[in-house]
Amino acid sequence: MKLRDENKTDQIFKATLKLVKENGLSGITMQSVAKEAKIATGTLYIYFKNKESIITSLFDHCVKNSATIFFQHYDVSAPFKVGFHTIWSNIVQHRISRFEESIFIEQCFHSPYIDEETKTTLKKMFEPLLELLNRGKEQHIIKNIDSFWLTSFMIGTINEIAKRVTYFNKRLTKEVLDLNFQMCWDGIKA
Amino acid sequence: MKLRDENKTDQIFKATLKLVKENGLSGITMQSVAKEAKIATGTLYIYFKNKESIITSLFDHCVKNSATIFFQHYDVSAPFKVGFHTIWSNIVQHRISRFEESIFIEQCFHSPYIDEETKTTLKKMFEPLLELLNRGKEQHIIKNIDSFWLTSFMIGTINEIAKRVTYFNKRLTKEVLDLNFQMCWDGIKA
Amino acid sequence: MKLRDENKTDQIFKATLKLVKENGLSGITMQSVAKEAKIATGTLYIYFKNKESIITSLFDHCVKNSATIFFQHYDVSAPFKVGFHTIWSNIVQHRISRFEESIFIEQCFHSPYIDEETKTTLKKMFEPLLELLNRGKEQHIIKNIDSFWLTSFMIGTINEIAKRVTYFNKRLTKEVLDLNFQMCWDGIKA
Amino acid sequence: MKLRDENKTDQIFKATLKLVKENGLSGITMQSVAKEAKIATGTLYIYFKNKESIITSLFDHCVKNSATIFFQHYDVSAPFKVGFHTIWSNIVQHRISRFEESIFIEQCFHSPYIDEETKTTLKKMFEPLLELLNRGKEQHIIKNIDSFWLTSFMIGTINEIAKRVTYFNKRLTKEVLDLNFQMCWDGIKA
DNA sequence: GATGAATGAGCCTTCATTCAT
DNA sequence: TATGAATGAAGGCTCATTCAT
Repeated sequence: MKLRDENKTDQIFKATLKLVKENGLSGITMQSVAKEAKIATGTLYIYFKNKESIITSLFDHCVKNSATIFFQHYDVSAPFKVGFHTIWSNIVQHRISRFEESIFIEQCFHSPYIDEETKTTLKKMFEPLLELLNRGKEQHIIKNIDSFWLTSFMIGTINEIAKRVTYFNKRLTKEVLDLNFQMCWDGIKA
Repeated sequence: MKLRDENKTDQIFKATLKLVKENGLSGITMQSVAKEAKIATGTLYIYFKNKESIITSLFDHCVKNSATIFFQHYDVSAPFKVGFHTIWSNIVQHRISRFEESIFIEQCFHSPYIDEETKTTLKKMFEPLLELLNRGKEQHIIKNIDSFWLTSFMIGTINEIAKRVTYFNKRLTKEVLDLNFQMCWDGIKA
Repeated sequence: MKLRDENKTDQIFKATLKLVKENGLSGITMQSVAKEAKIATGTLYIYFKNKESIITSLFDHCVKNSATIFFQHYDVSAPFKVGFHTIWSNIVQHRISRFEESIFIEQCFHSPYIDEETKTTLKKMFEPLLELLNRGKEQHIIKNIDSFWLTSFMIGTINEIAKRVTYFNKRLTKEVLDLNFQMCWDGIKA
Repeated sequence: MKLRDENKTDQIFKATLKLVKENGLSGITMQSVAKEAKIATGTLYIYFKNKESIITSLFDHCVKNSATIFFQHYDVSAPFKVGFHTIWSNIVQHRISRFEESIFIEQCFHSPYIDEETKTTLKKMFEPLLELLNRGKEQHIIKNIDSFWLTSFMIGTINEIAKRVTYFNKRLTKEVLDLNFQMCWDGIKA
């Protein structure tokens, strides 16, 4: 008996991300996903119930994935600025190296595929960052602003960096990284 | 004989924006656009050659529109910070009040509808801002960083503000606005 | 504006009946129905919501149709045997001239298309016959048997006549008709 | 090495009959047959060449089966009425106890699976009955009508009895049986 | 110009059949 | 032999576009 090839799921995810990047969510067809993943269309339905399922599963996969990357090497006991820099770098690296995932998630947000519930659970994955920011405020290192706006500021700058690096083919040298971190840091510091 | 009703173009644009916000680019069909615009499907083809034409025309319309709004009330001869604040406020206001347009443009970027050429012409509309930033740098008011990254920083924060105001139904009080401008300003100032 | 062509429904019904006769319910595809009805597949969906709708609508159409035919020229005040003969003849004629409909209804019975409710409402259309049979029993003209079995007997013989006439290409002469009616009559008469 | 398990053919036949009863010929898929028969889809192709083969084999199986049942306990030398009653009872019992087979055969008749040739060979299995009827006519016990219509009459009533017993969940008591036989007998007797 | 019925290519999905294990 | 994953042709249905009114 031929066993279910578990890394087919990955092929399908990769194919989907690539196609969404190139043509948007509207551009993906089961046919094109299958072709890109080098399998038959029917095979897609062995691994996923339907098109929606591919998209929502991939969405979940991306979200879970990023959550772990965002906080890798992050040491809660390290000084505020060190911790903040770690997370900031992680997110920047993630957004750029997995830019396709960001596009995919963004496109999903305004699609019928992702429901309200899923959207709100997304917020939870930033909790460690929120705790860090609270510490920074207590220690009067950063501005005493609602963390909602602090994270908005931080994420906004990062997203745009990722976009520009990708769209304009910029190399993200250490210098550029430092520059951008500096602006972000100056923006939030007390 | 009734003249080509210029009002209808607007209805079509509005319908398209609404539908893209609700269902993404993938979600719009000529039928749904017609229904939302309260006209017949055939009528769409009197005003636009085809579906692609609706999307690219709307894209152009949005871009041109924002270009004028971004720099309204902007006085080239005013002090740097005043000018910067004017533009910053304009963009924030625009992004929020016409959030649907932002979503639309974002979705278009990763669709087969917008070609590379169109994307690059987008950059041109920020030229007055670039000139202002150059002045700021000359006057040592802001950091001496490539304007590419300065605008990235500025636009990134604004985009995220708009998203959050919309998605989380936040009211944008003067206080919140000031807060956010302060962060942006601290980030870029020398 | 092109108006909805109301006799397209009929074309679709006719095409469906023909195809079900030739290939069974399993054999009909939307493509084949459209082709037989000489319209495009998409057009089917203007007149019917989906395949199921074609089938259930046709089912209803057939049932309603037969109900009127079964009792045409039937005079409630006529003598029992005359009335019974009228109805018997009507049903025979109907089953033969519209044999396709009979096949269709029979096939529907064992398909996922027709629900239990629909099946039971079918019984109602025989009520005038039931009343006639009651009169016959009261007048001691026919056997005093539950009408359920009397109608079973009557309908059973008729169905088989129709099948045989059709499958074996028999001509239904007056003689053959009389012969068959005689057997039916002898079977139920007291 | 395990031998070709003849039992599996039966499982497949049973599964097919059940599914045809529930969903019609259109409703059966190789997947559903395999599942119902509790085997793998691939296994179906060890026992049968393809889907058509399952259906035609089952058709043959049903026909052969009924042929033997129809004439069991039938004594050619018994008086006419006794012989006729035996056959009549056998067919009734068969039609009811194996109602699924009747549905299956009926559905096959209007499907692409059964060819004209197969249909006509069906007639042959009634030959002993035809001989009996000839005897009945010679002995002036029954009407001198073409046996084609005599069998039509007999089979028609039986089929309808079977349908009604099944669809309306009627219990077939000795009384009901006698009643129905009486009608049939009165119908054909001279 | 305006309408919406009509069209048919193309999408999602199913399913008969094959094949590797 | 038995399994069920894999295949891809074909079915139901949608939708961009055309056309008759």
